[in-house]
Parts: sequence; structure tokens; C-alpha cells
Amino acid sequence: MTGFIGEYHCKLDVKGRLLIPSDMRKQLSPEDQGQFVVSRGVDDCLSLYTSSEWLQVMNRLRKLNRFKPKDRKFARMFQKGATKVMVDGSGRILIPKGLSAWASLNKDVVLVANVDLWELWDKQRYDEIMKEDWEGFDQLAQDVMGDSSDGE
Amino acid sequence: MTGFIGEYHCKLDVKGRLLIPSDMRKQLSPEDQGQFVVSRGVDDCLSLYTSSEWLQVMNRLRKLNRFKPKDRKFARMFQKGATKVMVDGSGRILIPKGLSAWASLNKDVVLVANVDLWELWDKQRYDEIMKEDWEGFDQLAQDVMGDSSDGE
DNA sequence: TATTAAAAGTGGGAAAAAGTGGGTAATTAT
DNA sequence: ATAATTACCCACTTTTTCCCACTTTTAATA
Repeated sequence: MTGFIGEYHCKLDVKGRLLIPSDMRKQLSPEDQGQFVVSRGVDDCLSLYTSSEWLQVMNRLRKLNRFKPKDRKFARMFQKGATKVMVDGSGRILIPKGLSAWASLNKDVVLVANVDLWELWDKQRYDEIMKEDWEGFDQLAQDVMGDSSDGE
Repeated sequence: MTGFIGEYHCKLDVKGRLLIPSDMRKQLSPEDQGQFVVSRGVDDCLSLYTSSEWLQVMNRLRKLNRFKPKDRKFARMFQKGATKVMVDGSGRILIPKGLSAWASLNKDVVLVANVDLWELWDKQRYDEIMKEDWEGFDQLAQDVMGDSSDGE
């Protein structure tokens, strides 16, 4: 598994629909092309999981300890708003209103691969955050990757 | 693995396509001749990864922890703009508009080997940076390689 | 060194696919 | 029952992909 690749600049139409870019679709296994799970991302964006990936996440959540308040709370918050969405005949999905409002999505959005899931950002917000963070990238790269003894 | 070698002066055609020089192609393993991953380089150039090399990178990213803000941010920034490109029937790849704009590529470009990946520079920019940096090369060499007790 | 053949490098047109918008029927909620 | 939301469908525009043809360079042979 190579993980997903790509940054796509898309538009939500007036009905709040998002076309899955063909290039993105090609990266999905056939069984993952028909539906996704959308949920609130950890940052100011939405997360778009393939069904397979969502399954993984669920398995991970399942390992939490239901008797620990923190675990319980986390699981609840993490799943809040998570919605299964189907791909329509033209290859689009409908982004639920509540979620798109939560992430302040406007017409112009950016769909970004992040290893095994996709993130959906409001374009303006995305550009901002990228610009802001860019200067620190060298340092960040060093922090995160610098001491890993060149994996594998 | 010996790493790649070479500096090729190429042209992007009006559609933004780049011909993979035959000499470069010969350095690639057969399974890496059909597609690449293009992304923003750390400097003012684009990085061209072979599929095998990109896989390595992904495996490294996959070891990061999605629930750590720094890791998340790094992964996102690192992958920003990364695009899979296919080689067409004439041995060319299409450089995505956004990326070529980001790296200020004009018609004349330079394709340079950098160990296990390739860098794509605007020719003018490349010449400039090479001229600029040349004087400091002695010092830089010492800084970077000086204390390593004779590599290997 | 001239001649020719083969491979490398360029350019562009046309078909196909992707992307976009919106109308209407069906479903759901109030 | 009515209004709002969602699903399905069709039509149009834009972009991408595929293919073909031509030029230039490299290599080979007489």
C-alpha cells in the first residue's frame, strides 16, 4: 500500500456536492469507490475515510477502555458527526451541512491526501495555514524526522 | 543501489510536458519507467520520485502518529502538491500546472540527479543558485562532511 | 566522409473523459 | 399535508489523454 497522493482543488456546487476527482478515484480500491465516511478532522478540516480505513479506525477505537472516562469521551467526540456518504451517478458525494459548516467550507475547497485518509479544507483556510506554517517547515521536518534513524 | 547521475537540459513544451531523457530512463528499473511522483522540493525546485522511492518515503510517513499535531502537520506539508504522473506513449510526463508555477518553471528546465531522486529546476534559477553557492562550497563541504569519519 | 537508418525529441489535433450545473422526482421531516 | 432536503438524471463545457506526424540528433556502414 502506497498511501494516497494528491492535492485537488475542487468546488462544492450550490447543493453542497463534491466531485471525487477522477485521479483520486483511481487510487481507491473498487470496493472503496462507492462510499466514504466523512467526519470532523482533528484540525479545521473534514476527514474523508474510505470504508476500509474507517474500519481500521473503528478497530483502534475498540481497543480503548470503555471504563476510563477519558477514553469514553474521546471516542464520543471523535465520532461526533461522522456520516456515511454515498457516491452518486456523476461521481459526487454530498457533504452534510452540519459538517461543512463546522469546517467553514465555502465554494472553493481543497482535497488533500494524508497518507491513508483524505482531508477536506476550505481553500482559503488551507492556503492560510500552509503559508503560516511554511517558514517553520525546515524546523518541523527536523523535529519530526530528524532523529529517526532513516527508517527501514 | 548506486543512486542516479546526471544533469539534463530539457524543455517543457506548450502543454507543460517533459520528455524523460533516454539516458535518464536507462538508469531506471523497468518498473519505475512508467510513472513518477512529482512534488514540491525543499528548495525552489520540484522533486521527481520514482515509485519505489516514493514508497520508501510513504512508509516512513506512515510511522508517524496522526494524533500528534506536529506529525500531522509535517505529513500534510510534506505531501502538499505531490502528484502521481504517468509516462505517455512518447516518454513524456505532464508537469502539473500548480507545481510548475510554484517552482517558476519556464520553457528551459534542468533535470538533476540527487542521489535517489531527481530535481527539476527552472534553468535560469538553477544557473543563478549554482553561481551564488559556488564560492561557499569549500566551507559547506567541510560543514556537512567534515566530521563524518570517512563515510560508508 | 557521405548516406542512411534508427532512435530521440517536438508539436499539435481530435476523441474521450472529467467536471459543472441544474431540473425534476422521490424521500424525509415537521 | 407541505416544505425542505436528497437522489437521480440529463445536458453542456472544459480538460486531459491518446495518437500521429514531423524534425533533429545519434549511430552505423560503405
